[in-house]
Amino acid sequence: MIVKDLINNALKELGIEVSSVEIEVPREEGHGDISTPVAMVLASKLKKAPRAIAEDIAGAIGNDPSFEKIEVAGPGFINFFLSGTYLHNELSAFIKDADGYVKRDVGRGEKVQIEFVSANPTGPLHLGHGRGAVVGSVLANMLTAAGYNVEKEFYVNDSGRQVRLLGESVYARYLELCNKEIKFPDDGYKGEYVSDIANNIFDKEGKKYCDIPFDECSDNFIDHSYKLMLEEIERDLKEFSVFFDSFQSERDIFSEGHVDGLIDLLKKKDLVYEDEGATWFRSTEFGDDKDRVIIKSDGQYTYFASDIAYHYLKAQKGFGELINIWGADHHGYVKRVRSAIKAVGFDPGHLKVILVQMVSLLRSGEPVQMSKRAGNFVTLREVMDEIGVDTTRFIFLTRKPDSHLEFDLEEAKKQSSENPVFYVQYAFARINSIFRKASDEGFNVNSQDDSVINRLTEPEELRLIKKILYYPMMFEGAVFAREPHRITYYLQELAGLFHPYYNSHRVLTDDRDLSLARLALCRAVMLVLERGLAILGITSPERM
RNA sequence: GCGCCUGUAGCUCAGUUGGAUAGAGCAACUGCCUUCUAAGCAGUGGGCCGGGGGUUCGAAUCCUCCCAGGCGCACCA
Repeated sequence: MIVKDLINNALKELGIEVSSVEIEVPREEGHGDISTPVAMVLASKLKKAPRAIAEDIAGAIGNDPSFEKIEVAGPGFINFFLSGTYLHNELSAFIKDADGYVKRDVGRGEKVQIEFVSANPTGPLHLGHGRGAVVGSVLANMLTAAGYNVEKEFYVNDSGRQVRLLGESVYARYLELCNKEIKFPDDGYKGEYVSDIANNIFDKEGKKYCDIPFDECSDNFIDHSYKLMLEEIERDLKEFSVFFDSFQSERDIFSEGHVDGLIDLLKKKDLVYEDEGATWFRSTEFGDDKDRVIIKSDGQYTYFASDIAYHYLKAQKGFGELINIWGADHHGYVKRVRSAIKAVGFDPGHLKVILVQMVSLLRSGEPVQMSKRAGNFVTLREVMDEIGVDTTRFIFLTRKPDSHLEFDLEEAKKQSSENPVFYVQYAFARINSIFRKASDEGFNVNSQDDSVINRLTEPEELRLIKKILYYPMMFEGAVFAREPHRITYYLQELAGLFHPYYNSHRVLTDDRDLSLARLALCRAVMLVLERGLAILGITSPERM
């Protein structure tokens, strides 16, 4: 950044050494466009008044055509005010090559894997899954745009007790169709979808299994059931604009020998012991609170066993970073997995776990109870159908993952005409509307001619230009922090500058050059909105 | 009891990784459509940033101790 270089040069000239110069964008417009508190940081070291130091630095910087003025203010801030010439030049550069201007190749092709959703294929997705799905998909979009090589993976728990329980539940419903008296499994899945699957099997295969005990046809029921669920999950996710590169099967982790391989490795490292018939992993040696069972006394592997085998497999694939997006109710798991990664010789720093906090679902202020087992829960599908994909995604993206989220179905619907997502989309639609009119009046809307840009002199226009030019910096910060919600807020702020501008100044006027300049500005706003919304996985409607 | 997350306007939430006088949306109130889309704009009111102590030029932000809420602490997933 230019400002940093200017300050560093000035400091060098003055013979002052400093480790790093901080730069910020002040909240207050009167405090300039860019500001640095460096003089205050230096004050105690130099035993000199901060304002005096600031004056020296400002003096050493001297005049630069990029700035209208550079002033010392407050307790010792140095504030930089960008010049109109600078803003016009930058806007021209942006319009000529928006993608190039926005491009920040911070990833440099580094391989990153994001594992998210990974819902058990034992029932439809609920709203909590939806939140993780949105955070994961947007994070993937962001990192891809920032030059990372991203793989999106869904881990399928197609092995073990839960899918078996689903199979048993379906089997029980199937026997009902055979008109048999049955005892429904104690912890069985009670949702209506279980009966749907049973119906599906009955339609296809008839009474074939009516007299066959579960143990003799369990594979059939289990496989059929979870595969149908997985299909439904994938279908819902696609409609929710969430796409995966790979679905890693837990069964394959077993059948390809990764679990046994991992346990052998741990044994070789003497990190495994037997106690009371079970096999334990010494996770406490790597920071866990207690040792963990990997093979139960009945010979069954725990989920933890396949989970750490899965993470070991991921670690071997050469990703620079492994991102896991988990529901906050799994936070107790983080230490465990991290200790396992450390145990097999990988840097646990490469594993980043983003915990997405709980979603409390409300309807008109009343809590909606959700229990998958009992079968009464609001599915992501229902919410998508009732509220809409764009709105649902946007609501998830207006909170940081750390925040608990209250999702009120009636509120989300009621606000549907004044929802924040529409505020942003409306700005896009309005600009397109202007363009339609402009085309009718003979303007070349996609003109690359920047000779009239300097006609943009209104305060609202300069504010908009600054906001547009700030996009790359904002985006880089969001990528660095891995925080999708920053983009959401930025877009709202950008729209929040555009609407007042639209209201106080006409784009298409009798002054042809001025109109062209304003059209160029509108186009720049549109290009930013389009890119931002695309990253959020939200549509950019040309009409509303 | 231990661990993680949260506590900011009446409600839902931001707050650029420690900066200047703490923001937005919703709700309330007052205005603005003969003009490129009023899903918009202009304006008003609203705060012990949960509380105490500490760190320093400077704290909503960092440390510590309390208080409150949520979620976890299995040979469950």
